[in-house]
Amino acid sequence: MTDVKSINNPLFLREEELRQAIELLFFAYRDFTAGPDEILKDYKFGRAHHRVIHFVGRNEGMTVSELLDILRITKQSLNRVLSNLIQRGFVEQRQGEEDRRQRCLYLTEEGRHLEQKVSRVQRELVANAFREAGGEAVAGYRKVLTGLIDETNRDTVLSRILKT
Amino acid sequence: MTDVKSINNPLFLREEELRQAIELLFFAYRDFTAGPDEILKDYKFGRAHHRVIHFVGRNEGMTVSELLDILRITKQSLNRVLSNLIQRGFVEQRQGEEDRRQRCLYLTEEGRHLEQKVSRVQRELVANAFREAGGEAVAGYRKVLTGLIDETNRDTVLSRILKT
DNA sequence: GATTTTACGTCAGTCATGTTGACATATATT
DNA sequence: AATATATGTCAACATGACTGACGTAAAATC
Repeated sequence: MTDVKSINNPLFLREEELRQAIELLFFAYRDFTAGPDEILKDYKFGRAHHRVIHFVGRNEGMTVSELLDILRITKQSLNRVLSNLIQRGFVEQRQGEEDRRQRCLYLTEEGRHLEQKVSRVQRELVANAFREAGGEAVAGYRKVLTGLIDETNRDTVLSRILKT
Repeated sequence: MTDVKSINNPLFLREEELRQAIELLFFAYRDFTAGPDEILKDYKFGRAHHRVIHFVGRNEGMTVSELLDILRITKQSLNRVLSNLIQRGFVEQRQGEEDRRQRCLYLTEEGRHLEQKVSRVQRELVANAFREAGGEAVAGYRKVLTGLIDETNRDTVLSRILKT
């Protein structure tokens, strides 16, 4: 394939490399979400429910506005999903102790069970990819993905991810 | 934060690491798609249109069924988006030469222009992340994301990505 | 040459998830 | 007492997915 582009245009290979990296991310993300989607279908939940369960599970007691800030959707969009999860007993709200306007969010036992079940397939997928790729590659994965996060709130996002 | 989990449970750190890797992918993908979304809004196109323009741009002359196979959506879903793009002059169809049932897809000049414009912001984002992370990290990124692709058709997908 | 299969298009209805805009209620803050 | 904030809710709408049914032209097969 020694065509004119790769001979004459030094930027061509770079552009091609970037395009491949973009598609790789597209396909990886597609398959990365396929497992959870499959499981959640049995519960008649969608990806929006998954996100709520995931983030509430990782941040027990978080408020509605914190969740809105992470998901970057409107409160009306969230509310449909959230009230559904509450009604069906996967998430519960408690009034904030300091600020009683706040509704702090928790997974119920059933919610935690679903979170585990869904999270497991995803963790196994990632664990396999990590194992195959090796430790050095994992460090590179982290570096590059970190660099893809919007610079203006990268620190906020990272602290949210890393906070245990 | 030396709590009981990290002392007693050797799997805890690993699970935590995996959960962080999962969130990292979530946030990176969110910000990775934000740029294109912004531009396409001006054209009243959505992410579905973007995907069509992207893949047709990368595979000029591909058939409808090849596109369906990549996108993993129904032909009815595709058709709304595709016929919209054709009507508005961003994509064109030509009858297949060998098999005249096929409709081969091409970007028009206008389509190519939009593809370039949208692709550029995404390539710049990835290029910055690559530059900051360094070549070794990029190799790791590729390895891990490759491992995330569904094993059963990984080879097919990879050959599609790499075919220049 | 007739039949069947394939590639594609299309109509109709539904669902999930996002949006905007308006308004209500309880609690905190000033 | 007035205002701001956190949340909830109603209504209308857009996008992009889905299923199911049916049509048409061209290729493949019997």
